[in-house]
Amino acid sequence: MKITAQEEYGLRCIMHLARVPFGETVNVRQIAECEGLSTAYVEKLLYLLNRAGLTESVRGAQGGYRLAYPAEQISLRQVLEALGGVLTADNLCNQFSGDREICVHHGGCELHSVWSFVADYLAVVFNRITLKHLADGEARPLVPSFFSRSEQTIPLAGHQPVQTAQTNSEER
Amino acid sequence: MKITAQEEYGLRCIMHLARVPFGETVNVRQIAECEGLSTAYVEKLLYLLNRAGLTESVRGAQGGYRLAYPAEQISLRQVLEALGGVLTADNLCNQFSGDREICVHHGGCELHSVWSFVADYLAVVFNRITLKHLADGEARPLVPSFFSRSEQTIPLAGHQPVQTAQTNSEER
DNA sequence: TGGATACTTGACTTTTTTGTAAGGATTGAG
DNA sequence: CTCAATCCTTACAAAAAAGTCAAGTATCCA
Repeated sequence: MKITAQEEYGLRCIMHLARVPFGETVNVRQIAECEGLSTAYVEKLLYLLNRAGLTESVRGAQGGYRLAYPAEQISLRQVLEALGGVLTADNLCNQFSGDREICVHHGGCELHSVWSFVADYLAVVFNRITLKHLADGEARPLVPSFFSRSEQTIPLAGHQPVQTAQTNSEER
Repeated sequence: MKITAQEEYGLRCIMHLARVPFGETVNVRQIAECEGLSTAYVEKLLYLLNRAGLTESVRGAQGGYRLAYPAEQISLRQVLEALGGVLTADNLCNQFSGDREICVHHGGCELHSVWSFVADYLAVVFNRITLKHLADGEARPLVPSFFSRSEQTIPLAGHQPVQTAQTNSEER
């Protein structure tokens, strides 16, 4: 389980935009310099973000890129999605099917439920974290508070008297 | 953010071992056949698991592989670690440092706290899930129960009582 | 003892991901 | 109008990961 370079660097680029006043543009060269990346690479990353509609570009002299929406309206999930796709459990059994057409565990895959669990959790978390949270550093102090309560809420350890009649989709 | 092929397939291989009575061996060919993988690949994956001490091998005729410990004593985390390393936030800023020696955000990286958050959570979850849970399918019904309670426990949302209302940033 | 079975390991090939290059298109300034 | 600044897009090269191969070594059992 890993974070790809494209996700990490792309996120840094859009964070760079999130840190300037909304509406102001920043050009590729500035971002590349500040983030320690090549201009060619930054261009490519911004191309991906732009294509996803998260940023806008202004061409010509004095041009550059800026966020398409205020930072508090862009979620981490949208950014990661634009940069290479989010982990979704449904695709895993298709993606990793060995040399068969479909997953050998089709219909009774033990792993699917675990990846669902993980992927759904991440989707919720990433949906709620916005670029503004990140820019303001608000994520940091929240980590410990999560852990102090998590001991009672992480499911697998304890019981399972649960009804499954819930839908857990969370869209913006 | 993605799960690597090695993790997915390696996990399936060790799950195969977890499903037979403890102490019994299964040979590579059987696993490869059931899981739809090449024997060469299964050999490599089991080599990794073996090296990490999670499995034992028995050579010679009627030999094969078996778990080194009962399935309830082997965590998902141990398996993933053996198969390619778990996401740890501390290494991310080193791994992705651009063309500089160290991360350009050294000392004030907004992303670090998020990846810490994610990585720490996953570590806890993966530590608690054992191969026995997986083999018994216990993970499945627990997913909804997580979501029913998670709404109160996911930190980033509830922590800020909408203080962004006053900032009337001009619309573009 | 010797052949059959099966694990062991490093090198090799293929595929995917990263990152670079290059030329094109659009805009604004003078 | 012209030109330079800047974005846009595709193609390609380099690096890393995935997966295969093959030549081992160890063990069992007749």
